[in-house]
Amino acid sequence: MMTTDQLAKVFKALGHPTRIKIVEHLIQINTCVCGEIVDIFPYSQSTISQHLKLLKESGIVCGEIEGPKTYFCVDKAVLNQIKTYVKNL
Amino acid sequence: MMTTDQLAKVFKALGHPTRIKIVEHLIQINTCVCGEIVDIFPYSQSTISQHLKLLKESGIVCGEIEGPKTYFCVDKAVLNQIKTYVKNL
DNA sequence: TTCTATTATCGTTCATTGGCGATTAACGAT
DNA sequence: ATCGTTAATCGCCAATGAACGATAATAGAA
Repeated sequence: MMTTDQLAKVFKALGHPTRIKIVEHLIQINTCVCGEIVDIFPYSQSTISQHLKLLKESGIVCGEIEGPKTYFCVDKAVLNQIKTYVKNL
Repeated sequence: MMTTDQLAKVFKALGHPTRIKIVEHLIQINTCVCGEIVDIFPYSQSTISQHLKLLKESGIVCGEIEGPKTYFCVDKAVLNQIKTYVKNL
């Protein structure tokens, strides 16, 4: 079970259109690097990096550093916990 | 279908522990007035009223004014849309 | 009409967010 | 050892959020 604080953090992270779209994109393509997301959205690299940091801190997204790149993906376990919580509301 | 902006608004509204608990409470007891929520939480009346306003503006909660009181309840239609969206993520 | 109960709003304060450009850090390739 | 590439971080600014006390608004009761 997630605590209310953890839940709130994830919802807060999803509380921005760009971050929702990032998460949707990550789910679709499974994994991708920051630069690819920068290419898709009309925001600067620093802004996207900031959004990704927030998503990571909430737990819904995880990133693996490989060389100069970082591969981001959605944490399925956390996503499933969110799904379960929302379903039972 | 909800737009990404609408979704983000609801998630943002749920992005605070107190507001999550308010929504959970509203779901449990179906409907209640502001004062009852003020009694439950360790925050002032104005703060709770502000949280309720935000929840209302997001669409997840609706309030019906009856005399001096306002009866708040969760908008089932919106809740179901959120459930559907999250399920399909 | 005046009092009381209830909720909404105003104004304030401090902290956080969202965006940017510039810089730094890390690593692979040359 | 230097040069690109990639991502993270810093500093800045304007805007928003969260909390409060105080005040206003509304409607029912006396």
